[in-house]
Amino acid sequence: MAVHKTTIKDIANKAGVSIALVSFVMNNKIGRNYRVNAETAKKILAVAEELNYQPNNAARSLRSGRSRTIGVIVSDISNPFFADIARRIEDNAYKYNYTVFFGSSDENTSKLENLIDVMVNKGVDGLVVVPCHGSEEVIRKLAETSLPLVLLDRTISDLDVSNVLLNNKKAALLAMDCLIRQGCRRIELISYSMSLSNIADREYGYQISMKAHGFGEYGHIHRLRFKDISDQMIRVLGEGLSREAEAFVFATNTLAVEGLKALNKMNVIVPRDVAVVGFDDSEAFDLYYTTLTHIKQPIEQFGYEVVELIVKAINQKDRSQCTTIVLNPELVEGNSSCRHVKRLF
Amino acid sequence: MAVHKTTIKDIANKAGVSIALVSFVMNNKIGRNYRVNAETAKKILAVAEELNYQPNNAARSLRSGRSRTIGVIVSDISNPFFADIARRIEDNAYKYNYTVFFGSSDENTSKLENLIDVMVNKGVDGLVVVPCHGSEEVIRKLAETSLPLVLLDRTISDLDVSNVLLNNKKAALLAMDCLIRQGCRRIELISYSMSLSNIADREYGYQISMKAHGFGEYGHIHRLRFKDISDQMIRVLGEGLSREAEAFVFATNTLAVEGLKALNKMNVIVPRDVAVVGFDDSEAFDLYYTTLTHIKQPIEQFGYEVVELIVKAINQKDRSQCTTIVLNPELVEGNSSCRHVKRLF
DNA sequence: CTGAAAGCGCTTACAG
DNA sequence: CTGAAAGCGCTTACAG
Repeated sequence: MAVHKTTIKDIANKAGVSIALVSFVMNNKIGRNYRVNAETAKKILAVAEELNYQPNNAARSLRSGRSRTIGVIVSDISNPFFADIARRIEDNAYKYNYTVFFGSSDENTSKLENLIDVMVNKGVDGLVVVPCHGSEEVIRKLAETSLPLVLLDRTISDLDVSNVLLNNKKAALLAMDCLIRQGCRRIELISYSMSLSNIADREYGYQISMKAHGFGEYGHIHRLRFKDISDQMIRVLGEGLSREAEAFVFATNTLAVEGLKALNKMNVIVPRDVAVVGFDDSEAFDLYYTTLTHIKQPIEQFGYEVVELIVKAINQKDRSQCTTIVLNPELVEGNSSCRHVKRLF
Repeated sequence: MAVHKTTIKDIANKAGVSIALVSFVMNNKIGRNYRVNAETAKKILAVAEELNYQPNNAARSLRSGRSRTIGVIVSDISNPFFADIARRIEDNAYKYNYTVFFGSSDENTSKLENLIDVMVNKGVDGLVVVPCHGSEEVIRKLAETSLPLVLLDRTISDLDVSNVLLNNKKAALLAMDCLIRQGCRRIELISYSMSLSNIADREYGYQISMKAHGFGEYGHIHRLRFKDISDQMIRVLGEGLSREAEAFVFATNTLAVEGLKALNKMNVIVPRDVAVVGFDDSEAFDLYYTTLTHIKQPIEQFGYEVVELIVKAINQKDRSQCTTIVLNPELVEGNSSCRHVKRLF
């Protein structure tokens, strides 16, 4: 809340040294390898403190060519899964003294492309992107530039780039094991028609599991279009139920919310009439009449690892070194997957 | 996705003019009042386009002393009310070519103070703040600086500053009228113990209404502490019910979510056993067994007006001109306020 | 161990 | 209508 902004010049004058020295000290280049007399450094720091010095980011970034900002483009920042990751990213970035810009592609490739341009324009030092359906080419082009890049939640096949992903196949297997333990065989998967690596891996896990248990003939994957989900949902769930489905697995939290809404409308009681397992949590489930069995992703770790990778990428000259981190899912058992229990209230 | 960043120098060289002219043209200072030959301007724009020129924000901001960024500090960016406003702010700010930094105070004054410092540090041109409990002094000090400031959602009494607020008294009256129309007299308000202007105005509206209708003796305001709401909620709702309360009004969406959760736990059916009206919407209500009657705030307008005010404040020299905008609430009637109806399913 | 100086890309008063 | 030049605050290679 200062009036006149203190500059290194002010500090240099007051401390009786050159601005170069102030700059050195302010950048912590004091340790063994550096020069600067310990006494001088102490004095400079004292003056800086006294004048409440705050470095001018614009000047710093103009001179160094680094902005100490990173861009993060998710598919929808209002989705609790991404909102939670966003807060974690921000926290971890803050530790490294980075500022984060967020954007939402809304699963739209041209929006994604535009956001990338906006971010590059702002001069971000690195970019974290959740690729959307149809964005392969855009991401490939981006990966060819020298801008550090980390993909989050979903990946692009055959592309040499850093990733932080969930073990989605394992996640699907966990969901399936839980239902199969309860005696379900007629298990159907509600998924998206979009081509996304995480969705594909969840579908793969589902199929593997159905086949391994000899339920292949009961298998059904419903692939919904991203827009206007509710009508499609009522239709596909109706189809499933008429086929005597015993359980539905929803591949994302949005699908689960829409699915439970549809079941409500259809007067289908969970888990009495059908068992349900979802992916991720959402505040929306808090008021549902039964607790939702779901796959829990390690949100904090997603946020943490992404920042570690992008900071590493920014600081290394060699852009060809890519790291892929695969995180472990967890099953949270609620009542929605327990067959033959009563309603909670 | 460029390799070499184009600068005005590149453009000047290629177009055969000075960098000053390029700068002028790039800043749209072409109209009547300005100089620059129309032909020259056209040529410069063409070259800029061809070289895919993107201005260097750091240089621009260093030179102009303006960062074209604004800071927005809400109480909790993960609360859907603020998250929605945030997206609107971002959209409107983008039109003015402003970038927005967000932060959450978590209703904590020292966090708020720290965030203000961080934002000032980043060199924001203006600040939008949702004041939290106990932040009067901090906000007052901030208002004394020359930094443009707009308060959002809540205000500070006797402080000359711009505001965008809801007509909270009217909102409370709307909620009350709806319940009273249904024949409710024993209406209780669930509120916070924090001192916040919006909450205070809602309480005021509630009290006015109870007295005006002669229900003063049935009036009860429950003021909960911000932390560990659920236990308090079960206790106060229990008290209300033992007093034969006919309706509960929840002063915020968080209180409504917690309140409905508590009623579920207590096996109290809405609206059969008690009517309910809430403030704001939330995805959490989507899966509730009945639709929630609630006060709807004009979210889009909040986001819009806030940006208009802060941009106006940034562009005017005279910091003493303050504007307060009071927005109108709307009642959305669901089934939760209808006494004697059956459950939806 | 320390200082003088160049220069990052831009804006803008000034001179013509 | 146009250009030369100063300067925003900082970093860093260079000279001492």
